[in-house]
Amino acid sequence: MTDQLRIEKQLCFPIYLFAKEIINYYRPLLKDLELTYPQYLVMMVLWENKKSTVNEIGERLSLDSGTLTPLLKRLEKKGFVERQRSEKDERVVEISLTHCGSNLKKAAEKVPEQLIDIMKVDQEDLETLKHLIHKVLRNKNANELDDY
Amino acid sequence: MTDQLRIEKQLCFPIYLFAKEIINYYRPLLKDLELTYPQYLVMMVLWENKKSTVNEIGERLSLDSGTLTPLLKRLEKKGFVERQRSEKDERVVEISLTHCGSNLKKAAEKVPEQLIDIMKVDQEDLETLKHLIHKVLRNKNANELDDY
DNA sequence: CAAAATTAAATTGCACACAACTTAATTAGA
DNA sequence: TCTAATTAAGTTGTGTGCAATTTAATTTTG
Repeated sequence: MTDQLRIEKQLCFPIYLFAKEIINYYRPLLKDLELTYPQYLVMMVLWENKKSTVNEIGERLSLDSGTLTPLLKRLEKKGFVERQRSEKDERVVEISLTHCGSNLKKAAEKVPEQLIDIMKVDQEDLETLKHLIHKVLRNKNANELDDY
Repeated sequence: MTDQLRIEKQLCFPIYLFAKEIINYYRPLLKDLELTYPQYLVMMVLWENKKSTVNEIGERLSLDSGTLTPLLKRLEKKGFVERQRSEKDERVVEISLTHCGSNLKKAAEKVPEQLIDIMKVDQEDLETLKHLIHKVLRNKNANELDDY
């Protein structure tokens, strides 16, 4: 009974640990690009879309303005993005890539394979893991909708 | 080629997201106990061991003194733990549970099942996920040892 | 035994992450 | 239409998480 509280029994601790560990593997690779992991996520959104609002980025990455506003200011300071108020709706801030930010994509394309080299995990296990997490997240969302 | 950088293709984003999401599910449950998730992890270590050094807790949870020292001071302030220098080795700080911290275990024992109720994920999927992450972490460690 | 190396915590500084709140702009509705 | 509700970002405050450094104590070694 009481050993339900043992860390090993818990479902979340390994995931919490694994997430931290992955980010630690990214750190040295991203340092070369002058990016942190969350900044890298934002850049990936922009490399896909060229231009996004703070809201859109937040929805995509599950981050709120309290996290994104200062993060985007840091990316602006580094010269990777531009922030400017929408003319149509003054509440909205549009984030777009600078030349420098666009060019960074080339270097970033090498990151995924570098990561796999460094992490030394079985590629097949990772694929299975990814599918399973997708499934769990998808099912969870579906179950939540049942409440309404 | 270039779509290797799409967020969906990456292995890490779902894990990063899932880890955050789990902690968000814990938040309201742990708020009743006046604990954050990392504080809850530390308390779990102590509920198992009664007394640990900062180092031991850090090894168990993969956290360094830069994270633990202020966290433990907050737990001390809440009256859940006591911190005192070892007499044998003055460098070491021993962390032990107060009465209040020990008593908190009863309430904490309800957390795991509450979490499962709230999260609405398939129990079987979670078990598979846990096993797989354990396997990946274990293999990774084994592979790293090969380097020496 | 004394200097050098190692070790354990603490400190400093930076960057998330999120709750709660504020401000300004837009939309909805009586 | 004009006020009330909603929305988008920003701000403030707290708590991690980690790199880099510091301080003090203990070991190791010459």
